[in-house]
Amino acid sequence: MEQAIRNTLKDYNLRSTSCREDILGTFLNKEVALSHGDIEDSLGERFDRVTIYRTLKTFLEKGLIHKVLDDEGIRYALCKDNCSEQDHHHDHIHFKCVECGQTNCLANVHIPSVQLPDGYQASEVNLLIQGRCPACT
Amino acid sequence: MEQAIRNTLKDYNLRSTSCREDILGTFLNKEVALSHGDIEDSLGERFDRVTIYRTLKTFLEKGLIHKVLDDEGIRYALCKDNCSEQDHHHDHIHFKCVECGQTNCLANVHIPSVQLPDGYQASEVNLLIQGRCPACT
DNA sequence: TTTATAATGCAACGTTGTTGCAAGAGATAT
DNA sequence: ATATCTCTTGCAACAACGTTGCATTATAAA
Ligand SMILES: [Mn+2]
Ligand SMILES: [Mn+2]
Ligand SMILES: [Zn+2]
Ligand SMILES: [Zn+2]
Repeated sequence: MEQAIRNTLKDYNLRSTSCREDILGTFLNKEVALSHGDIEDSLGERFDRVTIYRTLKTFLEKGLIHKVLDDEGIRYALCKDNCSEQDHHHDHIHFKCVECGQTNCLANVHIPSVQLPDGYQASEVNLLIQGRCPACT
Repeated sequence: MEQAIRNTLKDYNLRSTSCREDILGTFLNKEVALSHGDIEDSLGERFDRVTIYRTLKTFLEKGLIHKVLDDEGIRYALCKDNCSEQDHHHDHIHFKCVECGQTNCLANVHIPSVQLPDGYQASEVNLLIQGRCPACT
């Protein structure tokens, strides 16, 4: 596991540091979208706030994680389809449970294509559905 | 115009105050989604920051405006289909131009329905498409 | 082991958002 | 027009969130 994380970082051309290992590990453990604050809470005082910001930014740029839009701020989730710096591709929806507050990637639910009016060119699509998750119904 | 704004506020059971009139007027002028900061900039020093926050919150609750999710924060736009406190209903998409930065409601482009896995109950859907607007193509 | 380079912690700062409370303004009835 | 009730505002103080510059430390490769 530890080793798998290290390999992943290497695959993305990132040096292995304990902060990166722990943050990546956190994403792998909890399988929900996490905010900066969530990660900070989860890791305790072990790393500086700034380092967490920078790590998230780095992961984002390298294609290790992607943003998850939310009506109360931005969260992040692991990319599960081998994104890279050049090619971030996502066409799954995000579901936020209004009861338990968790936000997940529904990797199997694809975003339907949308017919835009003339002149609009789409490059990225984000779909958030809010409601109740199976555990809260 | 001034009078129309006053009437709208009355329709939504809101007292007419100059802050509310100005903010509502701002939404009517600029026809794009606005962030708290946009409004603050646009109104200058005339009102306290806190009052703007509270006004947006009130408008949101009463169904005068709705949130527009964005990858760099939350924006707000006028509800154009007579929403109320009880019934906020929106099924149009939002388009953000990566060139000029403007975010708009595309009222005529409806959000396609999505088939969720068993157990998920949807109550609200937000769809943001990013790309280039006609003016920036 | 040395070295080049990248990552981290810290300090300092700016922005964004929240709360309590006293003063002020809007609506309504008199 | 005035008094009264209630809602709204501004202010102050605070908390949360996010950014930058720089000296120190750690990683990876030679
Ligand atoms: Mn996702
Ligand atoms: Mn809209
Ligand atoms: Zn839930
Ligand atoms: Zn544009």
